[in-house]
Amino acid sequence: MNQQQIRKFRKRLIGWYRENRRDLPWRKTNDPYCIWISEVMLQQTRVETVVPYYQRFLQCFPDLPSLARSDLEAVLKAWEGLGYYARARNLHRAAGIVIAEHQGVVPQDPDLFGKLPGVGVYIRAAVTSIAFDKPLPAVDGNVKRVLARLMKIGEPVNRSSFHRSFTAAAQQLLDRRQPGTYNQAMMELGALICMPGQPDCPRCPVRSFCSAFKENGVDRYPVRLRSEPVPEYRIAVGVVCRNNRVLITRRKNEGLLGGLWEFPGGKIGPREDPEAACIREIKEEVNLHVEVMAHLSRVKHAYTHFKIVMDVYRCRYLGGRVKLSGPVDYRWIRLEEIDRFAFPKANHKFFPMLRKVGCR
DNA sequence: AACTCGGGGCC
DNA sequence: GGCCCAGAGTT
Repeated sequence: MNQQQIRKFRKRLIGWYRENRRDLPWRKTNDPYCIWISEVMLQQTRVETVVPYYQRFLQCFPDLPSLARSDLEAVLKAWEGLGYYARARNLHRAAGIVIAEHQGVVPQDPDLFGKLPGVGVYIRAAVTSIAFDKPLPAVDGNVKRVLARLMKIGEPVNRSSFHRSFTAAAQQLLDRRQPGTYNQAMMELGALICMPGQPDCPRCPVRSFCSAFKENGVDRYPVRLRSEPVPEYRIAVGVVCRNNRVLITRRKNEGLLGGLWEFPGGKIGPREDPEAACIREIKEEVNLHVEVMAHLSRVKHAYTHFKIVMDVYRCRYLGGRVKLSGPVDYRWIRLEEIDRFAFPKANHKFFPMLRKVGCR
């Protein structure tokens, strides 16, 4: 595309966007804090999933100072079920930094904003373009797919090493006079028209500019490398009952499900009996001696890089004093209190059965 | 440059 | 059961 075509392209795209954009909650505000929250939640997560979380989160933490003041526990509870919990931890940390080092005001300078934890290349571009009209191209999964078709870019979209080809194309098309609107228009096009599976080319406002469409080859783009098959692990988990209370432990703040609460347990060895593994894991993690009373539930769950089959056992406390090895905290709680803590989805899957059976 | 990090909705 | 989503941090 030459410069004149690029100008027409932007005009078509933005005209279409003004008429067809979805009425999303974060499009009703100019508050950089709110836009920031939305972009972090939308990372690797669909719009429909985010909407209720976004609204609840802003009720709990209506502005940046309220987020900075709150406990990480409360933030994780608001984030519970959304996944990628480092996003919540980084957001909470970033809010503290904005208070301490930026007088409580979200920095407009992309270089400063981009230094905050959890703010990478994409979120820096998205937030500063939408909230502050900074001319940076926001290149997410949607935009890469649109660009791959538009310019017939044959490099795989799911390899970070090829990210540069897409940002170069995006830089060239960006409307520097209204970068926020342009960026959202590209993403909206990817979400509503230029979808992954069956793009709706007949309704596409920019199909006359699309190289892949012209050659009848939209289905050949984007190119994507196949991902490895994921391993499956067997997990044994114990609900330890004592005096009408159950034992929960908190994971360390780093790594998988960092900061969340869970029922103690762990991997079952290659030829290990699941009940024995349950008893062993509880001994190793919290130093308690327990016996298995009954099998409570079997849960299947998929993570990004592996999947698990988890057997859950009701256990009876026999002896010992809690000494943590792995977990960083623990509580003996009544089942009625369980909703106060943030748990991973895999734990939630057996909660209904646990409530039914109780803990005695 | 490769690996880690959730969950859900759709096919 | 696999795909893919408004990606970032770590190593």
